[in-house]
Amino acid sequence: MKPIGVRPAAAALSWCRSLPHKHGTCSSLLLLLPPSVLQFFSFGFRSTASNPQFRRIDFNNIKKLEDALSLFDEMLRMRPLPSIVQFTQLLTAVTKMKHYSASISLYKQMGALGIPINEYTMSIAINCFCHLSRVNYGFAILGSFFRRGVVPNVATFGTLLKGLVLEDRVPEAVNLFLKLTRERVCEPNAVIYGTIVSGLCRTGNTSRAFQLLRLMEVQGKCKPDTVIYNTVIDGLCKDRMVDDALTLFSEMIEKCISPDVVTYNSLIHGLLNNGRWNEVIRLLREMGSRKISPNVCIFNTVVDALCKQGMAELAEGEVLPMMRQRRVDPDVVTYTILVDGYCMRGQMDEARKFFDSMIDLCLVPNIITYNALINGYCKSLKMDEAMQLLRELPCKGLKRNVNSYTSILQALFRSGKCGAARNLLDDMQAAGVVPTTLTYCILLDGLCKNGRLAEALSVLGMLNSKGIYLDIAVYTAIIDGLCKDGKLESAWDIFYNLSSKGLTPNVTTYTVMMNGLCQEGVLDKANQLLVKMEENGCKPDDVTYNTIVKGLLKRERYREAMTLLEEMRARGFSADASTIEIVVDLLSAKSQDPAQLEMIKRILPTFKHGEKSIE
DNA sequence: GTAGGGTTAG
Repeated sequence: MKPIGVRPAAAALSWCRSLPHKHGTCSSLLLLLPPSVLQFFSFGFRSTASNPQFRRIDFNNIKKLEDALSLFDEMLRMRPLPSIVQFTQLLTAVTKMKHYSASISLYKQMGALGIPINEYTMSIAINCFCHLSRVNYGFAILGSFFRRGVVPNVATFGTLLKGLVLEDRVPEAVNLFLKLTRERVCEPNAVIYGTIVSGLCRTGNTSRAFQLLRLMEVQGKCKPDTVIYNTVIDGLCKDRMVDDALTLFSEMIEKCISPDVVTYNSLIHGLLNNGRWNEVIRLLREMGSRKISPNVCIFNTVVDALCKQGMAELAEGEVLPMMRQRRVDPDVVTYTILVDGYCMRGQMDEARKFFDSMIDLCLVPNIITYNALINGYCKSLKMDEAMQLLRELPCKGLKRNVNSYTSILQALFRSGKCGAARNLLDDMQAAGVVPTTLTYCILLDGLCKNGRLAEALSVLGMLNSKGIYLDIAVYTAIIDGLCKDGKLESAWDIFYNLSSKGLTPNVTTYTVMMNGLCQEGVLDKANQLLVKMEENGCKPDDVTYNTIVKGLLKRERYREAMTLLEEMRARGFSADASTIEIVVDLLSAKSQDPAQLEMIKRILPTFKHGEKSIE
């Protein structure tokens, strides 16, 4: 795609960014002028009378790009030229076929030929740039509105806002939205509000989205509709605030805004994430009484929840027949979830069976389906099968993505094949696939765990020098690697300086650091860290407790170990197998001091029932 | 007459 003028883009963007809040500027005033006045400034385009010949053309019948292009050429040869409306219909047809670049090229030709482009045509061009993730070029077209004296309207701005959101530029979208309202450039409608609300939810600002919903209610000009409620309810569910979502749900019903299948799906999804099956059943019944039929999304949500709880067979045996009975066809997503569900349980034959059966059902596996299967083979360390699938992807017209590579990378490191892993990483980068922080985490952790600490540190240095963002998991892997290599001081140094990197240690980081301290017998420091992590708002988990208890037991500090075991128990954690093993070993040791033996025996009741093998 | 269309599942 050839870039079009960058200057108009910059001008339009700066208009959007830099308007003073209190007073309008010339350009904002320009927007408020009536079209008749603006026409005065516009270029003198040739007037084109509508051509009756083209009234007969059904633009919806255009099926291929070539049809549209030859029709365009034919239209250009007509005298008089067909009307702008007919040209716009043609552009719509091309755009609906998702040939965005072609649509833009036609738009440019129209401009060059002096066809009087209007706000409809220009909005189509903006929309095409947005779909190509080039919203800045969309703003360039906004600039040409001004030059041509065409007045952008709510549809134009709606398209631009959507384009910003698509490029994750939500703060800019919000600013533009605020300016439009403040300067009264256009009256936002439900779509504009919907775009902003969804952008806010998608970027973790659900509370702001909620506020906007409230504002819509208070202002009363554009009342929130089902879609707006759905968006906020879904955002709350994704933030694990299901009860708030349920409250908002009751509220919409009270206000006579009908929930639909999307509302129910978000709520069901949120409830299932918390294992609240009873409430899900209640909602499903309620849907029935409202005559809302569950669609394939709802079923997929249920299938996914079952699979995540290791019940792929139940999903296959119960839910699939139920779907067929209700004439809801399982789709690629359904099958992908089931493939993944069997993969997670290591049932690769079942997973493969499902994958292969998709062809018979005319379902085409996509990259997510392939990645699920690749990941399954990797988890089972069936590397030949995984590599075979990776090779197969381009033949199926699918593009390998970072997930395809990362699964295999992790499995290669787990199998100790560091060389092959590094080669794969090179292949991946050569293919232009950008690593994520997870990729780097797997790389550094893999190197550390395979005794290549020096290499890991050198890669870390290289990544840092390139300014690549690395998350806490990467540093946790490095701290662990250093500790296990006996470099406790270096590990502590990194741990201590995490906050200077803007990173906050999580429960794993603390546990890894404590484990290092315990190994070196620096138990008091480990104990202090246990207190400190809670002060910092990070709750220890069962691994943390087991780590310290084991450290204490190994250094014969039974009394402290016992205190901690009791604390664990009070918090609902239990000793793990390796901790129990240490206690068993201590009990069976021959040369045991009777007083110590007594102490160890007193530890026993702190274990829960069912943790046998102690007797 | 012609444009944008916001929400759910892997």
